[in-house]
Amino acid sequence: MSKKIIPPAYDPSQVESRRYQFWLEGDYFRAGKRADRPPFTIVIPPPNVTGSLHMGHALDNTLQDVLIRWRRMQGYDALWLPGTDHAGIATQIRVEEHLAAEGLTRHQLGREAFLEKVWEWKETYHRQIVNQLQRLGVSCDWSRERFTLDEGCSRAVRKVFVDLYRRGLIYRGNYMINWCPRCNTALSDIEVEHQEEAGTLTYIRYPLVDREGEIVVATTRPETMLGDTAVAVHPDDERYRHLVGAKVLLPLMNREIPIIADEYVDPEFGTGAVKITPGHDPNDFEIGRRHGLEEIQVVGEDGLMTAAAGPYAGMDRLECRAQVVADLEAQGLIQKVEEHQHAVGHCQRCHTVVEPLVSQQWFVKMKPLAEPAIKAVQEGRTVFIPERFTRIYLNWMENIRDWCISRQLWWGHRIPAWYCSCGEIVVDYDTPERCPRCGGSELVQDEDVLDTWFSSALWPFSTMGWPDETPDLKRYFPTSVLVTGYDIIFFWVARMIFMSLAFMGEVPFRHVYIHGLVRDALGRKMSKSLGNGVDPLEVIEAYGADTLRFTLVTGQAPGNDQRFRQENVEAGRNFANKIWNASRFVLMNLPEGAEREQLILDPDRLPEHLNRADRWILHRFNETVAAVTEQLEQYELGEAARHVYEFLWNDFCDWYVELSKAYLYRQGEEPGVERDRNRTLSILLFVLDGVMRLLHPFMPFISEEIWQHMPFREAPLVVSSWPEVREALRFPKEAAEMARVQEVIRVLRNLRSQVQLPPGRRVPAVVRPDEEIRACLEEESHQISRLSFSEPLTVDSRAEKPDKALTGIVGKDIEVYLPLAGVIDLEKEIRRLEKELKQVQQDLQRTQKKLNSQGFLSQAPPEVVAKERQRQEELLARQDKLTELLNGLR
RNA sequence: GGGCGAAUAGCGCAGCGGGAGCGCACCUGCCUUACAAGCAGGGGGUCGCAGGUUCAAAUCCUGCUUCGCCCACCA
Repeated sequence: MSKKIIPPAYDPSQVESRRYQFWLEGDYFRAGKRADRPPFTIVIPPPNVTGSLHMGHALDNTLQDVLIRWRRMQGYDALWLPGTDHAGIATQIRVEEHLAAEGLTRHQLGREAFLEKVWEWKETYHRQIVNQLQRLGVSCDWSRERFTLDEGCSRAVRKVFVDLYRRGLIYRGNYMINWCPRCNTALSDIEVEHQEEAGTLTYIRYPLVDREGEIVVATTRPETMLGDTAVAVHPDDERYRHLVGAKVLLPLMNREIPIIADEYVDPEFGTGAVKITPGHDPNDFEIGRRHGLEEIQVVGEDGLMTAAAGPYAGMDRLECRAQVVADLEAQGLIQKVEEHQHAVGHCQRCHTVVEPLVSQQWFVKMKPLAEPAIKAVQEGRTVFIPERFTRIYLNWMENIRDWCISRQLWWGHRIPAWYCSCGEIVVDYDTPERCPRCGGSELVQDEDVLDTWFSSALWPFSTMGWPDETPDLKRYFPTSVLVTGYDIIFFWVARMIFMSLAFMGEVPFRHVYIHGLVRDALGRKMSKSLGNGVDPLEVIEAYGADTLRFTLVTGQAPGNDQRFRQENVEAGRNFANKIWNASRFVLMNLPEGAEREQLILDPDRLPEHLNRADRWILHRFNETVAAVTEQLEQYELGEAARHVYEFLWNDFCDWYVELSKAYLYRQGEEPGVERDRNRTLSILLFVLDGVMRLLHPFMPFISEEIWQHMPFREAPLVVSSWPEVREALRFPKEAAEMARVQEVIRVLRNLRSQVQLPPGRRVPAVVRPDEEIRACLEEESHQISRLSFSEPLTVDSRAEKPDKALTGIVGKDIEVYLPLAGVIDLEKEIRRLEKELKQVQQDLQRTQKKLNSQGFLSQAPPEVVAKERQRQEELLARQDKLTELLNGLR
């Protein structure tokens, strides 16, 4: 391969689709091929088929792909099970909006025709989502793909519903629920978003019946007074005790309602008397049930006032509020109106203000399900990462309330309950033929569907074939890790845990890896209304999927939000290009034909003639393997990626590749040149090979592409092995020595730049090392010379300092001189050395203070004390040298 | 009302008990035959404030300030 074939700028568009096709054709993502290996399983958080994927999905799926590719390379039987979610309300809203554009409603179409439309929608977006995921490079096992509304998942849903019903954990009844008048459906508690809003507290006079006086109540929602059926006071409240049992005349409605006593009332708030509207307030509802009060529904499901609101019937909720206040005012029944901050519930999907009302719905009884789910996490059977989310989960579970699961929608799992005219309710897996009580065949199925999260809750096992006892279920359940955002811990994570425990007797996953949100460059949430969303596909088209992945992973710390910034993407792009060019360098220098075989390096049988730089890079590589593997195990994916980045760019490119040129480009006049060349190439290849493996989970396309150009590869990179830490690659002595060589080079470069010598200009230099390090520097003198453009370079322990020279000190035992009689500004040189001396003396002071402290000497670990002593020694040496130099100059 | 997170270089972030790091931006010099999407060098930080624990604190504890988030049935 020559330079002509591989262009110097990496072009992902030439690589990515071809490489993904290659993986698919090789069937490398399919799990189950290695029955002898332990399984490692991830089940995808199924994206909603409402639309296209956003940056949060890109992050979520990148993280999963990193983990699954890494484990696959480690030899696990890795299964990443993909799928999508029907997303009940969200999808139905989108399709209804779509219909509205054509002037149609779902009711005009009818249930069946509407559902056909939604299925078409689903097909379209499903295709789009799969395409987007594949563009991102995800290594899902597509042969196992599922959908929450497919046949198998539906069977699981019915099974769970019926079994919970039979265990008494699902019930139907009239209770206070959250109603969205816009979506026309009941919602669960967590689908209601509370927002603090500036409202008012209106004080209304309720005249007493049969006696003089009044009782004043305060409310944030005056319109609900039309449905009041009592006024409540605290039983111990002296002000009102004598009124308990009396009646007031409800203004506007002229209905007599009782004054009752209930512990719930806070005497400190407002007037200490509360109007009770059991039909439209959760607390009032409870009080009403305790006292047997009538529940009057004055706000209808459409958000308009009902007939029960008398003269206000048909008015909008908010209009009615204003009218009621005006009418009360006219009658002199408003005592005052205060400003008041309070939380108002909004529909999660459409942000309409939610109306609490009493309605007949299906519920899951939560306490018995929550208990084992609490215990499982407390016992660490499922572990949250980061750990702090454990408390958030537990706190929610411990205070959980029953879950309203019926939705007045069409898109979803129809509730498996049938009603007979005789009043019997049949709950069963399959459509019943006849009523078991009266034998009638006129059974009508419940019109409603289930909360979309009900099916999501079963996802880890429904996707594996449950309720059948499939081989997949046996092998891959429970899964290894769930990767998801903190925003759906309650909606999804918690529910999977209790459903799995209830039906599988086991937690659904060992680890939950929680990540944060991807925000815009200014830290705002990406949203459609703000129009600040960045489309992952656009980034992929402009920069490549590897770049996007790398940007997202390195920007990420567990559980924390990140900002998505253009500059970071460019940094990722630059890195991809760097990788590409480093690889080009190595591959361009390879010999053709049989000679290549000689370049294979067996890490367990290293050649004896490796030089210092070779051993150093092997040592650094080995350290990097250890660090990256460790970080991945800790779910520190960002740190792991950064380690690969640093090793590849700083150690490999900036140093080893540069050092290697001494052997690659040398002319063949000396003996041993060929041997040097081949040894260097074998190391370059070995490290490149290893670093592509480390890189692959993060940047799968470019690494696989380069891999395919490597002369001897075991298999496609996607299914090759993860590098192991090897004792044979440890060379601490050479690594430390090499660090000294690098320091010398840096100091020389630094001195040159002080006087603005162009980097390529060759000038003489002298290195004067102490005896212990002399041999090393002599051996590396040709490299020091090359990399610092010092010519000639003298390494001599007894060298005299030239008269006029720039001087540098490396550690405690090396001095370097740049004799530059013509360019030296003596004053400047003195100032520079004085500044350095000052710094050394400051450091020395601190070190000596520590070493003079009895506490430090006796309490600190010996190695820390030793290190401090060493530091002191070095600083003292440097101080002496600097003083001496300065004296010479002055 | 409870809880959580963040506060570190101009900007974005990592580090979370033993001498402050990364990327971008900035300054200087370089087209040195892998890469100018690059190379070499450099400047820049009392690690939000105040206490405490410790021989030793950016790192642990307490309080406070500012920003953000989550939960909550005081009308």
